[in-house]
Amino acid sequence: MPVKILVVEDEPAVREMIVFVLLQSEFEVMQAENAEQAREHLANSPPDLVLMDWMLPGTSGVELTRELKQDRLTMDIPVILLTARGEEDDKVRGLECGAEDYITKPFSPRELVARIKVILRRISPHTSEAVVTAGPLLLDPSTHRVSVEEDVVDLGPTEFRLLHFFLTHQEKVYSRSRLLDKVWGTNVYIEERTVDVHIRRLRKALEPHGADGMIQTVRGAGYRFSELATSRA
Amino acid sequence: MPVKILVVEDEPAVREMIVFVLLQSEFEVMQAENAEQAREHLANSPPDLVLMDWMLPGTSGVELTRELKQDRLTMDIPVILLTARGEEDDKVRGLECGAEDYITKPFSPRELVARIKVILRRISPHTSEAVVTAGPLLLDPSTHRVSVEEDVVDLGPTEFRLLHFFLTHQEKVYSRSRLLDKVWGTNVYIEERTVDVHIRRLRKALEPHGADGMIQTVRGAGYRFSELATSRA
DNA sequence: GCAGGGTGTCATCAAACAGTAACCGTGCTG
DNA sequence: CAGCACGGTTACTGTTTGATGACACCCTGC
Repeated sequence: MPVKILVVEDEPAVREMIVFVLLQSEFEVMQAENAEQAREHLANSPPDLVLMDWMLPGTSGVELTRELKQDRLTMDIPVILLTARGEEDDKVRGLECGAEDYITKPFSPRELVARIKVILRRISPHTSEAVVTAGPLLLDPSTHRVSVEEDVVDLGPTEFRLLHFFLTHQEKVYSRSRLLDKVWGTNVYIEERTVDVHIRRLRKALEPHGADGMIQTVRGAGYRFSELATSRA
Repeated sequence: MPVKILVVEDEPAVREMIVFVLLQSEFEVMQAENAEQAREHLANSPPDLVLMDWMLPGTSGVELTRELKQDRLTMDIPVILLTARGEEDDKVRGLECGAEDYITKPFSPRELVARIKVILRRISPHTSEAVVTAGPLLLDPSTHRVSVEEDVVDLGPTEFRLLHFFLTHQEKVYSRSRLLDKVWGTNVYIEERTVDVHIRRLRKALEPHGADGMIQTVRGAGYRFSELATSRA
């Protein structure tokens, strides 16, 4: 699922730079150059996060942020304030009005994206923190660890996400396509065969713990994760 | 089910290259060199996806895209915009007008096909997910599993589809040719005797669970699936 | 900037599967 | 009772699909 970000910034050059950076990082972007337009976007299709300039013609960014934080519908949308000044008490005032974070211009694209990701991670239960299990298998997102009865299983990031997906979607069959969508993310252009390879790697990693076999091949359909051992073994 | 793609591109060389690539990938292709022709195709035989050049003589690709997205009949057809320029705000404008994706020329055949597949994958409807049953028999499309009172029945893809068809069309008699149409798909020319073989395989798979016999032979007519046990057993 | 792990792709190998044909059995019909 | 029509059964073969190992690239962290 693509993350939607609303950029509220009146200076076209700055706005476009930001938009460029965000698109580069695969975010979906909406733009507004004043509070008016911002409200419209917020009403029509609420974003996952708002990048808000401190100074805006008319209603200022700080005011708008406060406004958002008072509305039940928008209060949960994180806001990052952008400001040209670097004074500390601005920061305090910024965060006081309810913004989640505060970035001083000029900032590097890296920093911007990094902060956005931190916020999103903190807010969204995207990678839900709940421990998930299946039989002897245990996956803990918060510690990013997988184990089978005390034995730690070593997985790469992709295998981890794949297994996490399977654990949270047991029994159901998923085609390679669907898995690419769900585990790799939409808008990723990858060969379907690559899924095979990662399934292979995951099975290999689980094998020494006797937990492979939970990942089942459904010929002509895709893969399925099941706590039940296969009958066809 | 062949996927139909409409290519709207005025430059013949580019268009032909694209068409070639698409045909290579087993797509069905329609061509238009301007908005006029494109509208015609869209009206006569709506494609599954449109590849649209950004710049077109007369009505531009962006305009045409916007037009499509406003028409109830065509709004669900995904559009991929092609452009020679690599400017990012083009991308934004492109996506803003409702296009599903945006590719900058020059692009590799791989990328083109990959993106098309991603889009199609996102759109494509899921096959019916409803669980169907008959007596002790249970078939779940989402898990792609068949069971008879907790016993898992192991079926190949074709037997699975055959059984699924029978379960959703119980009691009625279907001739071999009808079954070929319904289960194998139209426009497939296969010996009718092949149906016999698959009926056999299906019965064999159901036999150990005592569920064969639900598939009944109607001499001179075809086969029928019935929950009632045969009297001739 | 270099090393190493992690990923995506490819070529090859193996297994499952589907379609065909040939043969067998049964019951109907002349 | 012989012949025929129809379906059942099985063995064979080519095709399709998945598994696997190897490789090249790209980050990342040092």
